[in-house]
Amino acid sequence: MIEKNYQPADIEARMSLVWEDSRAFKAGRPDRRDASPFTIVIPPPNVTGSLHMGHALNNTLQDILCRFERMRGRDVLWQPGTDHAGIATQMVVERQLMERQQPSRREMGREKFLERVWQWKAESGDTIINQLKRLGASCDWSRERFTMDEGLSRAVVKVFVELHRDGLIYKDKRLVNWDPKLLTAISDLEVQQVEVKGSLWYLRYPIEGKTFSPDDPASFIVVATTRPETMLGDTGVAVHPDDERYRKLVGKHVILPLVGRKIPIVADEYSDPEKGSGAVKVTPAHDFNDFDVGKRHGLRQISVLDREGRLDLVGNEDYLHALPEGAAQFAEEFQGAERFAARKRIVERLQDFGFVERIEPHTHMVPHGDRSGVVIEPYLTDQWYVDAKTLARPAIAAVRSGETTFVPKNWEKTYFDWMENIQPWCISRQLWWGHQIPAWYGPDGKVFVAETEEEAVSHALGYYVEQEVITEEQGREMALDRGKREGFITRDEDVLDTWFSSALWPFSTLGWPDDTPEVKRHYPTDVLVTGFDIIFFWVARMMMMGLHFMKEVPFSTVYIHALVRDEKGAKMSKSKGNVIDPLNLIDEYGADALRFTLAAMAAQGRDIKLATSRVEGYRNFATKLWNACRFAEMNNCAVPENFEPAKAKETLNRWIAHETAHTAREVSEAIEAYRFNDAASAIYRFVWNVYCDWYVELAKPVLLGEDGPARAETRTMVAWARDEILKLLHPFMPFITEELWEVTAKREGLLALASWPLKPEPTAEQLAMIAAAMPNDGFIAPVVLPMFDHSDFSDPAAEAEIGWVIDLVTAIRSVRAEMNIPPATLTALVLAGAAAETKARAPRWTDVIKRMARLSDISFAERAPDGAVQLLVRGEVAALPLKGVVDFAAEHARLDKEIGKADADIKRAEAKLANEKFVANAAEEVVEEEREKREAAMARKAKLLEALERLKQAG
RNA sequence: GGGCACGUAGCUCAGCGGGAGAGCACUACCUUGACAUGGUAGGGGUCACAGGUUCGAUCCCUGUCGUGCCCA
Repeated sequence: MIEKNYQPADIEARMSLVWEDSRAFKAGRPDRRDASPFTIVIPPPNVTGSLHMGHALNNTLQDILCRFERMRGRDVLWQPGTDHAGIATQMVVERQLMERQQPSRREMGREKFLERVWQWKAESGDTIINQLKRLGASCDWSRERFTMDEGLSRAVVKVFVELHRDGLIYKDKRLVNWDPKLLTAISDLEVQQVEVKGSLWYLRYPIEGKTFSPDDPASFIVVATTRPETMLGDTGVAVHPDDERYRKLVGKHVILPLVGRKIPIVADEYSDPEKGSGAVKVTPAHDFNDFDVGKRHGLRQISVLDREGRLDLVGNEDYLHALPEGAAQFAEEFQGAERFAARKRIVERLQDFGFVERIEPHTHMVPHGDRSGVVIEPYLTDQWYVDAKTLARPAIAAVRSGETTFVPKNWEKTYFDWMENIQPWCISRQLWWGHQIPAWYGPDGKVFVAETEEEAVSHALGYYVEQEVITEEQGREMALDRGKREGFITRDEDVLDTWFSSALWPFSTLGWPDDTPEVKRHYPTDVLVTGFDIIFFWVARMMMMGLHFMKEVPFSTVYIHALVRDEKGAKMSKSKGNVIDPLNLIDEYGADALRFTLAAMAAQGRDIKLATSRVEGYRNFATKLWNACRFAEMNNCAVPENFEPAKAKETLNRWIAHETAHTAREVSEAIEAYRFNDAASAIYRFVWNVYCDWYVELAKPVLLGEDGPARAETRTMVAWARDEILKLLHPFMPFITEELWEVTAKREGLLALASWPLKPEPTAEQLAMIAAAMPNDGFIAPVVLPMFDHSDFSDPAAEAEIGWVIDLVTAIRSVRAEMNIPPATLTALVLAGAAAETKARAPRWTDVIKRMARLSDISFAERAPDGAVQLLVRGEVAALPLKGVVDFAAEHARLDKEIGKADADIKRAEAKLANEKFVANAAEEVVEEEREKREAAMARKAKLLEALERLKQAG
């Protein structure tokens, strides 16, 4: 029995359990051993995160693909899991410690802190998984993985060691994006450029050998800068080589104000004569461009800030090198000043001495950390880098050759642009939560990289024994006793960028580096579904790592879906706090409604601005389906065993079979092409506007009428079409369809595992295989054919007949509404001058037409009765004898309007046909079509004129 | 500054070389035996603007204006 009301919450809770208990989504089911695999790896959400709209969309689309392919008989593996999200998770836990006024991370130490994070993960790690289950995600939950699992960690270490061995990972001292709040390096991608209204300071740098005076322009050179506080680390001034103004100064020196350092004026094309004063100060240790300029001219790199962005001058040998008397005192004074406070104080001090020429308002882009939100400091440190340029080469080639394709295709350009200009990837993070880098250092700083500590230590000790730093005896002792080697060999403290482990996801989750059956069967995966915002972070890196370690692309298709934005069109993000909670929508309208909405709005290449009214509308759609199924149940509709819809005899039933097959094809093709919105609208239209609005209504007289073969067949077909609907809708609305599947009939299994209405067309490869297996006589073995179901129940005759009924009913309803005839008033219908076909058809549909068009009677006549309202239905006159009921003038006007329309159609067609160029150039079908249109319009006009004439005679 | 999108009905969006579509909202009518979370009918758009290609342009090309995003 179907409950009277559709209550999504109940159904969804129940069906989740049904699926879980039956292990419906488990990959590698024995009965599908011979099926072709279909694999998707989930973009792993942050382990401690919670479901947001982006997840909801992303996972809905993946689930549609998985459920679709599962129903098509494939062995589906949707590999789930979560990401440890280094910085994000560490921040959450640290914030928690602070809120609870517990000891800070540094106070408790690394080991205790990590315990604490694991504890937090244990507490909240299930949240996102449970939310994905609420959404209906049909992942193989038994295979859930976590990026810091033992197995995945092993993969990370192996990858690091091998890339290091191959020279593709190396340590380098260069400028990195340093986050002075989180105290870690971050990659270029984690930096966001933010437009900031700041100032441009014009500073006077005195020229060596001249007496500085603010009034004597010859005594100084003006440099323009947005960061005056870094002037303490200046080691040069650059001017453009072609800049006439400064040509004579190149090669001379300036004396750095406040500091007294003597620094050269160099010619470098980096300096833009149009910008500022045309001369720039060069601070190689605090600016990426200056770093390069400095390298070109052999300038020193002087870091004047510490890790937290405070001035660090006292005892700073680089800074103090070769400075005159008094430098130490200045250093004392400014020591420890926070960078923005320092800026203010230094500018003031410069002003005191007349070194500031002017200050202009200036808007420019300033790098910010995407997590911390603070201004990033270019900082000179040792970090680990991946040689991305080398790894990118095959990854670019694979997309060029089409081994991997992006859908929509235009994202390939974005991918290429980035990959072709890729920079070394900084992978070390000064954090604790993550995969600790497998590198150990000796007392001289020499690095030993190995998969295990034992291996690294034994290498190191061997080396130092050989170098005679320690004796063999000492080496043996240190090897055996950790305490003995403490302080001699130390492990790198840093962890890896979270995206380093994510990059391995498509194979690490399958068991690599072990040689598992899953790796063999499911790599490469079929499709990756993700948002464009992580093409660089993730997709590109999976391509690089996948190709390097597996020698094959990780996925053949990358489907890039829209971003769900907030009402202003801004990207939703946790840090901005503008997230709409999909769980609220699920609570209110149900997961099925939310899923359908997202699918229906997932048009390629367009972002989604979610409107609640749409979700409500699709909830109503679910209710509609619910009630249609109740109707079928109330009429005892059921499908007998071994029923073959193709053998249906009733026209109406042949028609619905035809329409169902047509829809099945539309839905299948749309999903195959990742056109989720087309698939959704095709099934929506079919359920509501075909099945409910017409089929069920047209079937009612038969269902409510006498018992007999027609009634039996119709009952069967109502149920059959319902079942087909449940299947076609299942990928979009899994809960309600599974529930209805279960309660509407005795079933052999779950809908999730039922077979899809249409079997897939044979692929080119399959056809080739078949051909290869065939003898050369051109025959296809009959045993092969049943694999493919080409039947579309095509029935043009049924389509024509039902089409006529629909047109007739619609025309009558329309004119009744126009003439304000109340529904309670039944009218008669006279089919005037009907052709034999119509005369044969009409009696078959008397009950239906009477019921739907509110008629008292249907009859035939040679001509329409006097004063009747005359309608044109498929070229014939249908007359409603309403003399006295309708206004003569109104009917006259209505006919005039119709004639006007026909005239316009005729004119348009004639104009085209009169155009010689059109007839000569347009496709033959188009011309023919135009002729048909003209004929049809002319016939229509003639009938209408006749009708008008009859009206006039009557009036 | 470079790149990628997008400007279609009041709103949210499909369509994309041969007569403008959906959902929501709106109007009128309807307690018809699955469903008022419903039914029936209807109003509403020089498809941003200007050129060009074409027999024909909402659709292709160019430019302008406007909006959004990405990268410097």
